[in-house]
Amino acid sequence: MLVVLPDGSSREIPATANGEAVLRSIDATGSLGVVAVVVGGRIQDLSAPIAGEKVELVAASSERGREVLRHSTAHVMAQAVLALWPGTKFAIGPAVADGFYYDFRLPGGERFNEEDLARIEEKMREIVASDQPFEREEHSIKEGLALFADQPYKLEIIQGVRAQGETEDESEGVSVTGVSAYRNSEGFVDLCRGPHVPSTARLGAFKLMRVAGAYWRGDEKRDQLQRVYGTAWESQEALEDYLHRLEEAEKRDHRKLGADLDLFHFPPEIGGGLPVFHPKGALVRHLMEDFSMRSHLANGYQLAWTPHIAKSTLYETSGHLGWYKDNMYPPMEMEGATYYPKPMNCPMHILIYRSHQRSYRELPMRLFEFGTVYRFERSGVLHGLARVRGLTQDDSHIFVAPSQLAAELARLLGFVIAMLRAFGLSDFEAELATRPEKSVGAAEDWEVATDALEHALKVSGIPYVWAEGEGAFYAPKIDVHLRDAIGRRWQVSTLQVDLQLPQLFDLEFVDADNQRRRPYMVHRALFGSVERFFAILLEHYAGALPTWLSPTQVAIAPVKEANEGYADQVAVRLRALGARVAMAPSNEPLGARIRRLKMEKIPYVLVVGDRDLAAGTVGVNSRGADRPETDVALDVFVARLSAELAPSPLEVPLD
RNA sequence: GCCGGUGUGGCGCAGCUGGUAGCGCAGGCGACUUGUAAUCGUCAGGUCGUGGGUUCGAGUCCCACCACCGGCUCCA
Repeated sequence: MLVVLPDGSSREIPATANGEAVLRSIDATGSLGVVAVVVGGRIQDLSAPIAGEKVELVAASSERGREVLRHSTAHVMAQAVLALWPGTKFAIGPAVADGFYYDFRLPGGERFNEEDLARIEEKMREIVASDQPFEREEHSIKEGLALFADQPYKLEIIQGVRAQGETEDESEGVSVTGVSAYRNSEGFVDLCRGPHVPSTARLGAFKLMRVAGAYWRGDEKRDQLQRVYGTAWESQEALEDYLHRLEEAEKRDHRKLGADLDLFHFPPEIGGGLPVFHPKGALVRHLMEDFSMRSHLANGYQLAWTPHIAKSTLYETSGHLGWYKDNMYPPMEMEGATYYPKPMNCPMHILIYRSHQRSYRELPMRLFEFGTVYRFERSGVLHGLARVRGLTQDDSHIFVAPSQLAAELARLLGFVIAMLRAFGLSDFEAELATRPEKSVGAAEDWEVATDALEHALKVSGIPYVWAEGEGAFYAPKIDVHLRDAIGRRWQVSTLQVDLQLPQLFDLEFVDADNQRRRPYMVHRALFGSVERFFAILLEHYAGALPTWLSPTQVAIAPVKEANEGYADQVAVRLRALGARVAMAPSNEPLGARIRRLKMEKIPYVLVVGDRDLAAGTVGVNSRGADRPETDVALDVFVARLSAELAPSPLEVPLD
């Protein structure tokens, strides 16, 4: 039989019974760290019989191997919790990105607190030290029900498969024919598909991270369980690396950078989710918006401007009051009318379209506005600038003739990607979200819209996946996600094809044949919201924004007081280029000034002294460089800086 | 909204079992005039998230609320 080693090499050995036997013959010392094998595309226990000619060894340090040991660690955690709190009901405990969790209901509705984590962890270490094997058992459904008679969540999982006629609930080890379970010593049994590491002794590099509430089956109307999150790795070093990465990610946290760089804050006096932007932060916003605005104007958009509140009747017509009342700020009564702060800009843009009769010659009509909207987000979901209650959308509504839809979407997606690239982002993925259960409209309309979106994605060439049932209630959509500098995924742009609002507002245009027809409408936010996009940029760049977006682009530090005149001359020269220049006067030591300015993440810190005055040079400290360049001719620096002062124009595909 | 946690001067922190708040940085002032990541001195600043309560006495205990952090749910 053929054995594929973790490093990808392979070798031929005589057929053997199971993974353990394979290891005995080729890795007697265990140096490969194999925790499971893959046979016929299925991952299985080392002890399971091998039915096949090819066996892949799965190392603990591989992604699949980590999944196995995280899952096993979750089991050990459940065992520990059941030992410490007899009578606990346990639900599910999967491996997740970087770790695992397990959901429990403690007897008497008791809840975990942070001290409990230490107790559980201690118990887990005992279980690991006692080297308990994970032994797989196969049972009939009936036996399974008996085995977990006192575990309601397990019973529900087993019964769910039978009742709903699902083929199987694979992740939990239940199929139509039977259930699988794993048993450790001490009598702990868990319903589980496996595979597991052979014994608890293979675990150890783990840490319990936090406790949280989580609804059973993700349904907030059902029990709220106590979820314990942990992380587990193949070695202590890997665990420490991970904890270190978490620390590094914390340094990029836009909420921290926002405070450190004096960009914005959230005054409690104003209210949760309502930021104020300080001068530097407001400047960055302005630069983002200004570039976006100019790019839109250069690409066939027209501006719109609309108020912040509107009568309830508008949102009755649009359907927002029917669908999203709970997330709208409450109404205000004035002169017998009821007004709401706007949660979306679309109804108002529609009114602009409808202000007079439209000809096919005007289409596509692209309206663009930085529209500030208010949404009453539930208190637990607020998250810095990434999730706020008052936000500004870079919002556009495009009205097209049905025949123009596909081409317009392709053009639009090209524009979106070009804009994101201009901000230095390059790693995109899209989701094509289809009709949800709760939705309105005719099936054929949804089909037309979904096809057009898919066409646009194909033309754009960005990778995409289908998100079935994830669309808005009125429209299918493309959500563009991006990966930042450390690989995290963020949702940004959204493109939605809306066939409902044109109908609800009875929109029309006069076509070339003099017939009145209904336009299609495309909703599109590109940044998503200015606030959220600001947050993403801060985290992506770890606060070191590109020169064109930096509040201060150049700081000049004269070596001593006598050099301030020359420093001023340099500043005048740079400001003439349009650069934002700050002066760092000589009343503290040069080293201290450089340190402060570098911590402010200013792209260039120039040092000018007697030598520079005599030679017409500057000392250049580029952000990110570990040593300064001295005696750089001012002309040379000016040429370099000029190239970075403004964003590059959008590279949009031709129409 | 739900679960767990946190809330001390602008920022980062200390304050044990309840006895009327302390440090560093930042800030003001003064001196130093400096060639590449923290010059020295000095001054000022908080009533301890907010409101109740227990107590002779509360930053320290209890209750409610607010905000924030980590999750769950949600995200038109």
